[in-house]
Amino acid sequence: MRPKRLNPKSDCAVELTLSVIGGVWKPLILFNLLMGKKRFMELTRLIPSATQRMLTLQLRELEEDGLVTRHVFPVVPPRVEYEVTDLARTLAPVMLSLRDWGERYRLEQQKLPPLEPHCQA
Amino acid sequence: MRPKRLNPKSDCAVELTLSVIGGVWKPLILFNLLMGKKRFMELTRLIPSATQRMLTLQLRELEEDGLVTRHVFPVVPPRVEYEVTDLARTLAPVMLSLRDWGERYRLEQQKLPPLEPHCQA
DNA sequence: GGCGATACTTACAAAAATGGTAGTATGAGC
DNA sequence: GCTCATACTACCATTTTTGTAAGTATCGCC
Repeated sequence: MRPKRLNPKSDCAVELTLSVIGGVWKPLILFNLLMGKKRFMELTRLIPSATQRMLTLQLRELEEDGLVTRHVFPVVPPRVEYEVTDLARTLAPVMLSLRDWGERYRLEQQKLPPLEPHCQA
Repeated sequence: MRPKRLNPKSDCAVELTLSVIGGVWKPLILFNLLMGKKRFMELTRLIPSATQRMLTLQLRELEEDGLVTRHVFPVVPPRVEYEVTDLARTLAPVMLSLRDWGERYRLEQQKLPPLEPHCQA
């Protein structure tokens, strides 16, 4: 079942967006998938802090929300590829704006040096 | 104590931003405060879905993160005013980008008409 | 023919977030 | 002198989220 953390039916568009990309894992997953399609095991290696369980749960939700597609190859051992949709690609500017503000915040509040311009798992 | 949902020390600037504005209440609080300073009771009336407890907790965190200031007037009954900081004002473009994507998503996925351009509690 | 690899699922448990209720201090108004 | 209003805090219960561990099916490889 869907998490209740953010109400996806909220009248507030900001909340709606956060209900889709909010949380710890979804931004990381989306970032990695925006770099190119990935298999499940690749994602677990790229985002080692996420358990398999969390990855599957989050991927299911991203799929439900129309942000990633899941290609199953009927082979053994199983092979599944995840890819971002066109809709998810429109998230790029949102991610950039979130990232830019985060960088600025880091500088202003924590007096820390900037990091690489991309997200790391 | 701070929620553990998003790690504010993440290397990822996107996560850092979400650790600051993520969640159900913070965007709503920030939106309302961006419209002008508010007293505590005003906020409870503007955001009726939030309990007093949640409001205080979230306001404390926003204060810790340097996004709102708290002015206490030593009178009885107590009077406390909350106001956004300059830093929080730099969040406006982020909020806009989140809002715009949310609107687009609503249209594309849910085939619903757009709402007013501002967030509603 | 036992082992590892993949992409999961399920069951149980711990942790985190939220809700609900009650209490506090005090001045102002009736 | 009783009540109301404000801006909280404290406490406990419930819900939600996350983690841990184990299990599944099948093929290829040694």
